[in-house]
Amino acid sequence: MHLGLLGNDFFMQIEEIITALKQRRQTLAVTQEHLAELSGVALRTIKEIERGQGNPTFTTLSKLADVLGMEIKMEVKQTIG
Amino acid sequence: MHLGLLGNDFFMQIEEIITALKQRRQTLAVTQEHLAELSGVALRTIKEIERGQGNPTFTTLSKLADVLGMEIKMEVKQTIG
DNA sequence: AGCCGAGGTGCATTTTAGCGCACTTCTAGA
DNA sequence: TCTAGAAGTGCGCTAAAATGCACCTCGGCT
Repeated sequence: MHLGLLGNDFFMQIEEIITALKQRRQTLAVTQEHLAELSGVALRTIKEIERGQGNPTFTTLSKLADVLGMEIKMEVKQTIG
Repeated sequence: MHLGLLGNDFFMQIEEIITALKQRRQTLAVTQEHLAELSGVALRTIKEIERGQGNPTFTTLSKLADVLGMEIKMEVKQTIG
């Protein structure tokens, strides 16, 4: 994957999502292995995503979000300030 | 914790995102072709996503969101409206 | 009727996400 | 220190995402 042509937005967005995901998992005290069982997403895939080595599909993110009680949104950016 | 296999959540979420994407594109009066040029995402891919025939990766969604002035969020679901 | 722009779709190819397996590293506790 | 649980990683396969090309449909316009 060549991300060189992408701006910083992508990295910020994926990083924010990964961080939110990991934090939420740790808040719930769920291991990667348990999350894999609950979500149906392979342990290997979860490891890759949390390492930032992945480019997850929407379904994968959705499965994880579902189990963690999270939701994925796509909305017009608020340019406050 | 919210268990259960994939309920309607996934379909609702992907549909909401697709709808938001299409509406935003149309609000900005951008054609699929123009969006493809601006975002670097292939026209074919955009067509598939908007048709609901796809399972886009995060990078693809991010590229589109970027051009359309949108952002992708993943946050803890608010159970109390 | 014909034209044109926007979007939809079948087919084929390339790239890569998802995955399993096995191994290593790290960290916390006895 | 040892050890078990949790997380990281190399290798390799399969299914699917992303892509290009060509063609079709639909609706508005002259």
